[in-house]
Amino acid sequence: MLNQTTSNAAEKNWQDRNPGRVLPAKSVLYHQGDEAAHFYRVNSGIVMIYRLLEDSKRQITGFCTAGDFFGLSPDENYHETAVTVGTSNVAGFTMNDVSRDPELQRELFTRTCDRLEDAQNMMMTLSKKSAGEKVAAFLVMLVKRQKRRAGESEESFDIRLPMSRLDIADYLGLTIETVSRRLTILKTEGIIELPSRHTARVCRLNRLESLAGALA
Amino acid sequence: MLNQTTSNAAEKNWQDRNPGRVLPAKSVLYHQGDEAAHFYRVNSGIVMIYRLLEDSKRQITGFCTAGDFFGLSPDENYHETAVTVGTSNVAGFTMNDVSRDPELQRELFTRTCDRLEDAQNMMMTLSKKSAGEKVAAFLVMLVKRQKRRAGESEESFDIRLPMSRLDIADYLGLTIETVSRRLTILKTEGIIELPSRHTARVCRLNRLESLAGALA
DNA sequence: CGTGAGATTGATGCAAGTCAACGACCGTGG
DNA sequence: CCACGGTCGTTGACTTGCATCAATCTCACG
Repeated sequence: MLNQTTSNAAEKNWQDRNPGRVLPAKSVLYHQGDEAAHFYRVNSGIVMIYRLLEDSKRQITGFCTAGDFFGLSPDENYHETAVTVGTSNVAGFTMNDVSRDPELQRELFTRTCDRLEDAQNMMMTLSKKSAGEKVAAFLVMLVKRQKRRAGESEESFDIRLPMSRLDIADYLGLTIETVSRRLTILKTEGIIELPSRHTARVCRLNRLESLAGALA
Repeated sequence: MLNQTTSNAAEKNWQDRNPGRVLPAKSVLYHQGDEAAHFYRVNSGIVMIYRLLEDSKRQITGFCTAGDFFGLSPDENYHETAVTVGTSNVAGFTMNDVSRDPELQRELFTRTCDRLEDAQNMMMTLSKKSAGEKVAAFLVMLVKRQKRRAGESEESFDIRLPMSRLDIADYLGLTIETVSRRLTILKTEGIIELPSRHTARVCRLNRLESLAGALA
């Protein structure tokens, strides 16, 4: 329905027109409540988007990776906070840039639709999946994302977990304890290994996928 | 950031250009998996959007009311099902219509951003709120939506609940029993009355709002 | 090497799900 | 018009998965 331009030429193109700037880990792009002046695109790295409730409960609404846009606001202020997880390259835009650039406009719209799609899938995950399914699905997502860049086709994958356990918990709607427990269960069953705090090795991807639960 | 055209003139305009067609309750606009040929706008009534998992768990991702767009797909097929809840007027569009009509294009984009916003708020609700908070928040949402049309300023409001208890449950990520129990608790505490299955009278709106839990 | 934040592991409690029975309403047909 | 059947909703008893509370562990950094 929305024919995306996925050619390499187009991808190069958007980066060239706005090379962005490099930010160290944990840089805040904007805070919830700030005046919404720009929106952004991730050129490389990961940016974490979250919302805080008054009682300081936090929901991470997404981890944005290369190509994802974030920071659009329906009104004058941001409704969320954006922070880099690792070192990242991020380009800023204004709505003026968009009106000048039909290509950017198309890209922005399709990406926004994709994010809506993701958000709605996440609604399913958050409300219908068990803790075990959530953690498995999270790991599968990371494999899928990181496979793109590496492009290998083995049966086991080393994936990076640049975010803390608390971040994972706040993304999946769980507690750190539950995330930890589910990870050790997966380790015990030989489905993954945990060489270090921020690395996981998926040994049985298909087992993991089946544990991730039913799909749409 | 996205300056919406909320003038009455503009609203009249979009309806005139595509008057849509009237559908009875429970009409299916499209099924999950169907080829995605059109997208739609609600002119009047309510359209319910949901996703089904293979194991038949269902998540209602939204109740669309006048002005809302739905049925955009990131690829060739719909990822969700759309059904009218009550009698509704719905207009169909294609991406060609969009490229021909800059006004529609703008409207579609801002509405899509709004829906993304809603979806992300819903993620918070689904994962961080208790059953009581969810039900209260749901009722408050209905009051807000239905107040727009009526425009009165009393302290108690009759609201219609055109959807079934199961629909409410699948929207909030609860069971019918829990929804029912929370409603009777609210009734017992004199915050609402339930004159009929599909009507609720909110007596203490501010009490209800405080029960709906913390906001962003 | 310490030291402290982050991660794991264990013991216990509770909110919501599940299972089951009953009640109320609505449309249909006698 | 009312009696009936079936769907939808309510209420109650019980179960359970995850949160909570509380140690302990570990490893990244000075």
